[in-house]
Amino acid sequence: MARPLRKKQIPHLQEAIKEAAWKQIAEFGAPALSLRAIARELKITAPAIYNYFPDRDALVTALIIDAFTSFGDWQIAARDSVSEDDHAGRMKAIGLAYRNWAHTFPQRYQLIFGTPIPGYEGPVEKTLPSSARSLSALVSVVEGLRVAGKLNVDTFPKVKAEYKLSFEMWKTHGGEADILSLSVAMVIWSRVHGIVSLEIQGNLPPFGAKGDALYLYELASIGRQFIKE
Amino acid sequence: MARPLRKKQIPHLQEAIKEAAWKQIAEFGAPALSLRAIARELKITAPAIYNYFPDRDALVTALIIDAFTSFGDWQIAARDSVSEDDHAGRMKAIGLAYRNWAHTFPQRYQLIFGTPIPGYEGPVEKTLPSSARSLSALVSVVEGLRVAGKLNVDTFPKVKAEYKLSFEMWKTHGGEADILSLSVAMVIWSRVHGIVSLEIQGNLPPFGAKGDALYLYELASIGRQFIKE
DNA sequence: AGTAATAAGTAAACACTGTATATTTACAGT
DNA sequence: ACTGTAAATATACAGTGTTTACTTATTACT
Repeated sequence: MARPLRKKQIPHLQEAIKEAAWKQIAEFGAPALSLRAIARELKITAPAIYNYFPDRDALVTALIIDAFTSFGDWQIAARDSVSEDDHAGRMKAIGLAYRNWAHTFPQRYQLIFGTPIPGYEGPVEKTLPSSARSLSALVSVVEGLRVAGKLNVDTFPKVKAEYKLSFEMWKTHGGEADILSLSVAMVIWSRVHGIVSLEIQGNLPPFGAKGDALYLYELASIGRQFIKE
Repeated sequence: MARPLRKKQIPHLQEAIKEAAWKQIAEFGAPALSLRAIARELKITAPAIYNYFPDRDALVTALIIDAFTSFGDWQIAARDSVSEDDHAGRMKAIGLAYRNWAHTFPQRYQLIFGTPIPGYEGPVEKTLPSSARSLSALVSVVEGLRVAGKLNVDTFPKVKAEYKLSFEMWKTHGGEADILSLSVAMVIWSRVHGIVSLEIQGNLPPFGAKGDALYLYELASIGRQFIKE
């Protein structure tokens, strides 16, 4: 039996493979992801997967892109739930959505920002569009602050010209924004990522800290530091 | 030949195994760590390693403890290179040492704060002493600020009583400190970790940001926010 | 309608991995 | 000299990603 009847086949096998992969990642964690285990669950043989993904890394890349897209959706939706002129409100909404997504899908967060897949080296050129979009909500709000003259960057370091190249790359995927706004967004991003990643990885609890209050405090700190008035 | 002559044996095999492991981690990354590859390099067979470590996870745990210890040494040395009354200077010195260590040993940083080993679940009770010590330098400086009345915590959230239990655990390994100091240290830690981890993981470059200037800016931000005067 | 081409699966095998078990043997203590 | 233990090897098992060869359902073309 080399090929089953059309009727017995799984309709959208490519999607079914990714779904099974997410299911396994949610249950056993990203490092335990196994093509053979996916095949077992779908009742096919492992090499059949190679008809849809050239290798395991390609599957992981597809998962990462999907995760970034979902991550971006949440933040963009959060931003758009607050009126455009309320910059501080939009900023806070994005911050809350950021942590919310990470806590809802901790394994996806680790998959994106950790490197929990043995031997996997992410091809940046493939993931950049979706990862840039996942940050575009924050960047757009910072840029909005800058245009409105409400961005406090008195002591912010000058951005050097040497990075303009990758900045151009950003523009095509993340939207128009001044390079200053982009850099400020990076710093803000690093702050929320700092807390969230320590939380997700379980590094905070043993030291008696809990994320909730500290995270709100950090969001407030960001507002005080970067928003004028 | 079941057991080679004493003279032909490797003297401190336990240490040699760890060294070979670090060498491989530095070269191929933590996820590629393989007992058989270590054995090949030491010209022994893989099961021989089981005489020194009950399983691969135990080896990884030993590596993590060593890394934490080295990490802590750097920060404590940096702190003690500045006079005790110069709180801001000590804080900055620790911050620079933190990033310095991470950039000198990026794979060790990932090993500690990521989860790049497939299937590895770190036993917190074993790694806590060394990980607590690696943060003790920062905590001691924050505590010094508090005692000197120079810690700015006007808007800092109240620490809830429910975490006092793990706080007690901290004390025995990380040194005496007020729970407020510990929480402030956590926030500071999350900020430096945010930038450093994004740098190490290679998530900043594609967006045109470089760590140097941003990191110094963040250290300055921390000083402005938490140190009075 | 008949036939060739392609697509989508299976089967078997290869080179890895961590680990368990049994066996061998060097060495220390009595 | 004998015994017991410690430290290694040899072998084997189950798991992994991946490659190759093969089979056959479906599609396209004449």
